[in-house]
Amino acid sequence: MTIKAVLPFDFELSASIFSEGDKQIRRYENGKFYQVIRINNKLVLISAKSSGSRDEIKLLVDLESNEEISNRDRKKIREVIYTIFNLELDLEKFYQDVKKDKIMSMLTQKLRGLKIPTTPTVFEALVDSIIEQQISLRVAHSLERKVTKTFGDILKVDDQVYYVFPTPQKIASATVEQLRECGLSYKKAEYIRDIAKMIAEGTLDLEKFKDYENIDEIINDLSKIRGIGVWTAELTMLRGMQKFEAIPADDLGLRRVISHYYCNDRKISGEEARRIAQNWGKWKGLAAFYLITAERLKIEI
DNA sequence: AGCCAGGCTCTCG
DNA sequence: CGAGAGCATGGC
Repeated sequence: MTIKAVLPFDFELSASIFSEGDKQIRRYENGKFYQVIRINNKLVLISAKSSGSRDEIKLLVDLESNEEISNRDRKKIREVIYTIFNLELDLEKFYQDVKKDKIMSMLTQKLRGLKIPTTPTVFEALVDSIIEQQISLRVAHSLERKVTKTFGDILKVDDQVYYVFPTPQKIASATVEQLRECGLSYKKAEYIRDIAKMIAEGTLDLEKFKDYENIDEIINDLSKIRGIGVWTAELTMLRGMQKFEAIPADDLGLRRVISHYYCNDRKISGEEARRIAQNWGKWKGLAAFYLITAERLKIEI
């Protein structure tokens, strides 16, 4: 399967974020990306590498599964890969819109072609965001890994074991105690199980929020759910709904990074962070991702 | 050792 | 109502 990306796109740079973390969940090694996705209730391992020249970049994708893959499945797989790497996102528009911000403009030149990843489902983005509330990312990632390995399904390919993120149904049928054994607090275990239950029962549809034009409406609706505040809603939109305008400006880490590039590392409030983010127009969250990546790669102005 | 880490809810006064 | 406690685990 080959998939064309909207340029500019730097696959190596964009996928490098996956080179850390649990290799049984996502892997990026020697220019190749691996992840198991669930398509029409079948597990499929995708492995993708880039090929092409300056004016055309394609992803070459191999598929492995224990089940027959239909044309209908292939269509869906293609869509999910588009989503994971945001292949249709036109970064040039972002770069144009932030040109007046000298700092961001410089970073976009250094990180040209960096696309932000999106989770295959909104549910996954939401669960991870809840887990990441308040605790350090290091701890959070360890808990996320345990949740995926405890409740996620397994696909074995060539002696390699891969885990896929659990379905809402699987978590809905788990007990709070089982979730707590993954290291979650009692409250977080409840939030996550309750949300999973609502989805399983059909009273909550997270995917529909992708169609909402107005992100404030999404924040408003999501905030009614126990365990979700503004920060969680914003992070979920950015990671799981392709809402690149959403920015979790109250985020401690993000405030630190914004301050690093814009305020000489002085402590800034969420309000100040939002003010600076005004420069980034409808790309606030994407710009935030660029800042975080810039810091990770130790890029200095 | 103890305190803080990409928040949120619940409970007091 | 606004402030404050409590929560989970890992790292410093």
